[in-house]
Amino acid sequence: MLTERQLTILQVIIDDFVDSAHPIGSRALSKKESLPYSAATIRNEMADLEELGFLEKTHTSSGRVPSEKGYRYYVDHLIGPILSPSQNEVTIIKNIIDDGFFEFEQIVQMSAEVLSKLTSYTSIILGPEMFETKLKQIQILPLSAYTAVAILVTNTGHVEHRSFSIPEKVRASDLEKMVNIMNDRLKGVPIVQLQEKLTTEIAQLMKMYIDDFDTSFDYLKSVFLSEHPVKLYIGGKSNILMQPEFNDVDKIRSFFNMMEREDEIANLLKNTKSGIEVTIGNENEVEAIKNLSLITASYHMEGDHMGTIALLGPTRMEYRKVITLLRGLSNEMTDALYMWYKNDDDA
Amino acid sequence: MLTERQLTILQVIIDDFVDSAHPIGSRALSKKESLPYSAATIRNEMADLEELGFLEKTHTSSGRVPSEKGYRYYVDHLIGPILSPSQNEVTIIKNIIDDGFFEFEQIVQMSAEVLSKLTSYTSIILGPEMFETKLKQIQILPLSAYTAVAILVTNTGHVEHRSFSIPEKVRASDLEKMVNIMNDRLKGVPIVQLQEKLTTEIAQLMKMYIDDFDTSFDYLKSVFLSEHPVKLYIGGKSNILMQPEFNDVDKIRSFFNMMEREDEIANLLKNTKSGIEVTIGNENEVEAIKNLSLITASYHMEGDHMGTIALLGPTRMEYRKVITLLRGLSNEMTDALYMWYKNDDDA
DNA sequence: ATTAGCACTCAGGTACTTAGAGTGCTAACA
DNA sequence: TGTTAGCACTCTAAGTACCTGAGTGCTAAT
Repeated sequence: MLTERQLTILQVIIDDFVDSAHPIGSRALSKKESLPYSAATIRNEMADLEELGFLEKTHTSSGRVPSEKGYRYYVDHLIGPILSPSQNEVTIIKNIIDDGFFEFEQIVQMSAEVLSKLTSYTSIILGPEMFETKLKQIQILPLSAYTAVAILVTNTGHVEHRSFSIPEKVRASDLEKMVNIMNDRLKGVPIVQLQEKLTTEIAQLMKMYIDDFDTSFDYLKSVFLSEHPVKLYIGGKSNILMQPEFNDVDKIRSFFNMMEREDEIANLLKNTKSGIEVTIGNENEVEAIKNLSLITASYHMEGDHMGTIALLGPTRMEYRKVITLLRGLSNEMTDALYMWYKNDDDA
Repeated sequence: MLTERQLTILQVIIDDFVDSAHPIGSRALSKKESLPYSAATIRNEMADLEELGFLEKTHTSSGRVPSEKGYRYYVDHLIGPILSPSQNEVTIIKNIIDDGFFEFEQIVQMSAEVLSKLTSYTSIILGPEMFETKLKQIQILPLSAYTAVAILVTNTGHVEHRSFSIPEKVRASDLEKMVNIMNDRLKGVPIVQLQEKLTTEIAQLMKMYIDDFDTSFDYLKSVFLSEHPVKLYIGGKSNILMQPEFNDVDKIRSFFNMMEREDEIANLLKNTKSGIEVTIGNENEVEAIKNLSLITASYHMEGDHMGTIALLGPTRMEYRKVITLLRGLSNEMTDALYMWYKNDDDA
């Protein structure tokens, strides 16, 4: 369908436009070595490519600009098999991760930062979700007569904590008993099953030991089972201001408004399949980013999907570089997770 | 020095400009009820006020705009004694704080958010610092053969944690011993003194019990004493985009660049005296905010300075409202801290 | 002391012009 | 038949000129 020459032209146009952000004309193209044809010839080809929907004009006599279909074709066919993880960047990534002290949250945060710095787009990292993480320990530590802090540790070294004031009705001693029972019975249980196990099996058991069971138990539940919202790490919201497409105050405003609706973004990333996904412009379902592109990659733990890393930028995006980078990072993260947490047999 | 009428004029100009962001002319002023004079009269007064440095023109034939000196005078003398904490807002603030579950971090985060929403400026909250917080418990929890998580809890319910991999050289049993000793000896010790006590007294003691002391100890130190950076919570970086002074892409860029240098901002807030401070435009020492105003208020715990809350906005700022709000919030926070943590006698 | 009147200034909008980049189409060429 | 040169045409971006309205400063009259 597309001739060899048309492919080359499309490729060159995209590469050039991604770099310069300026529409490109036939004359300029004819000067490139890879296109030893006259401007007129190229004009004809460009007209065809436009008719086929791969190119667009910004106005009747402007140069051409890739259309979303063009980018799509580029990503699917022209991007080449050259997806070896890049040089210098790998070192940077490795440095973040092999820090000796690993704190997954920190790593994620830093990765988001770095990812954005390397690309000048906005990076978004979701997770890690707690699907497969297991309870390691629960602890309640009294702080004063009426306050205490509850601490929950998972096998991945994740620590949730929550301070609360103890209502009059609830006896500290009862709480303590409960915690003991929970530690006894719930160690090694996947976090996602906590709620279920707690309300069924364990509740039975506890009733036997504890006086004013109902009050205390309700309270305990609210302390430990308040949703653990999946965390979203956003890096370089403002790096994207470097992009020339954000040369308009209104665009900036609406971008930042969008970024503030974190739940929406989280949903966006939740529904990704494993592997790398590229969504270009209007392919996105969310209205607010229909003029942007989103590249997502997931990272795993022993086969289970743990979270998603993504980059959000203008449709005029360095797809190749971004895909390379995301792939590299998600692999590193998957490896790191495996390394750290593989021996989680004992609970 | 300033006549009654001049004061009125200055006040009206500032109030109007703060509201509209447009330079104001003599004709418009003469229409206000509080100024039953002709435009010409007012023109003369304005000329005088300009000569005295309280007003400025944006160009030769424009209306007047308050100068920084004008704002300063307004804040110092014209703002009135009417600083009763405002109505509806107090409820909002109280709702955040009296949540039953208190997590100081969360509260601070939410306060920052709300503060910004109520004002459309950017809010910055520093702290709480750990000056007066005391160690409650230290714990090391092994996760796998070679990894563990260290958890440190303060009397304010603050939880620091850190995952790390255990080097070959260090024996798990030694670490455990050390932790025991530390818990024994360091409970109730102010966090800031931890490092000192640890390296002197406690180190002596440990040497007696532990074989390969030096390695283990160095390691431990690096786990527990890595700086606990003072945390900075920023709310509504993008709310400020509503302000008409940010109608220029470059201004937005430089604002966001500035906001990314968190350490600089933290320093800015650290050096505040207690009480409320207003710094207008060039009064600020930091170059990047010389065209903005910063209002800071500190909150306390039993007399000790714990942290600072601040609002950053254009010099054309609703000083009265902001001061009211900050005062209200800082009081609430101080009260809350007192309520929660007053009985911290036992450690 | 206050005000009316007037000449003057300037930002911001509208209209017009021009230069340059680019296109589409036709006709000539290999 | 595919390629190219040439030309008329289009449209943006930048520059220039002009006008209006809001505002000032100053002077003279009240």
